[in-house]
Amino acid sequence: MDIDKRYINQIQVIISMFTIKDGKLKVLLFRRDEEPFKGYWMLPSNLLMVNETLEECAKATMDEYIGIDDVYLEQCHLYSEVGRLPNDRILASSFIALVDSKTLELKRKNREFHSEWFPIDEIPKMVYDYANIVENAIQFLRKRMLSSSILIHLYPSDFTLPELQVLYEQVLGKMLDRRNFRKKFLHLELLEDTGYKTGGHNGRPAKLYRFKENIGEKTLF
Amino acid sequence: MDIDKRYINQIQVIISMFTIKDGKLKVLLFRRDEEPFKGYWMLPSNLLMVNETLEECAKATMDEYIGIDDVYLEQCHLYSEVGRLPNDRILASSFIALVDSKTLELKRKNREFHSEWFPIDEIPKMVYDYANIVENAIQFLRKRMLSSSILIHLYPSDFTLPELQVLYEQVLGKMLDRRNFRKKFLHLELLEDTGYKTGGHNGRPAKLYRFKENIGEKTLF
DNA sequence: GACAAATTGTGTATAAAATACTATAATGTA
DNA sequence: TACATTATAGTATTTTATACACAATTTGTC
Repeated sequence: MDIDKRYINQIQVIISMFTIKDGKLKVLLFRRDEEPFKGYWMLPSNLLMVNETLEECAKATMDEYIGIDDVYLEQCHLYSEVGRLPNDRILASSFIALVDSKTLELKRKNREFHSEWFPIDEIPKMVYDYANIVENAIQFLRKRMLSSSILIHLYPSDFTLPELQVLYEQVLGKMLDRRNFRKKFLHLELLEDTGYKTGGHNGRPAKLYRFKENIGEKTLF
Repeated sequence: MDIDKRYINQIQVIISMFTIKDGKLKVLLFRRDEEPFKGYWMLPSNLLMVNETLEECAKATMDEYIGIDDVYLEQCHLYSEVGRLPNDRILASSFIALVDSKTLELKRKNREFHSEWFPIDEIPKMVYDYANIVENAIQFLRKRMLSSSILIHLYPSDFTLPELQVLYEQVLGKMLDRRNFRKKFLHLELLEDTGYKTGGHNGRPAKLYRFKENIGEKTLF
């Protein structure tokens, strides 16, 4: 098969992976330990092969970097600036990936790189145009979080309403009234009581909830 | 420059171009006049070259097919199914394009194909996976139309409030009260009176409005 | 085991916004 | 002049968002 050289393009899949840790929305970055750009941070990525879809490539990348491949993925943007990388012409297909931190054991299969979870408002210096890509991914996720259905991928396991409220206060950038927040979520009928409660901390224990299976695209805020 | 053959991909830019004609939201399709798929319809498309961005390619495609290249473009989705075309592996980067029908004179520079505007609920049989692509583009546009800023690209020239209402009744799939619709739009302060009125039809002439220059992303419905 | 500290849980009153409905005037065409 | 359509005013009703104070349940300490 001969392809006209003018139309040959390479595509890399780049993944911004999010979770909730310590009540904050965080993204997983990997540190580059060689020159050039030593000490700068990267997003996990891989070149797309001709015999796979973007989603397959993204899953393989997740498996390679963290040993987990059943994550929620959503396409974000395709970057095509001609000079985005210094030497090669490679398009970047940006994805967001969502995982529940409570079920995630970071296996760090790829030990070539040191990885770390960064709060979304504390992104360090990054290689190439990755800072732009991760910033856009964060904005993309912010918007998506204002509809209900995406939440289930961040919270498949149990959580409390105060935890959820803290998350929304971060995303919206303002404080919310506890009673109104509860009223809103419980009236939407997205949650079900697990029957369990938290324990081991100061104060009254909080009820643990989970999202129902088939929640749709309700607007939350 | 040698590129590993496993990573060679071709990308085509595919454009769903929309306008308002006769009070309806329509999309521009081109008819295929040769076998195979004779009589089926297509969206305008082009292969991406290594020295151009997706947006440049999309503009060039618009210029080639209709002789206009200053249209509003927005990225929609990247399709990567391995078998989407029978012979080649070509990714499809889907765009929506918006033009104002009143300023659009369809030059049909590309006379190789017969073109036609189709209402968005009457899409004819289409080649390959184009029916899926145009349907997704329509859904994408529907959602985007519920925020204000995209409207200015469909209506740079003058329009009446009843026209705008008919459009929203299509998008929302339900009838709206005339007085409440007016109240809503005029209170949002998105429009300015041009000072002109319609004429040549039965009934009281309608005021002509246009969108103000810097309208943001207000939610409309 | 009594108490302080911390945290979750709950109801009601008020304001604001969206919707529904009635009515009438204005301005063109045929 | 009859007719069709747009423009304007207003009000009543329903829905939604907001503001706000105290009781309940645990942990930790004396």
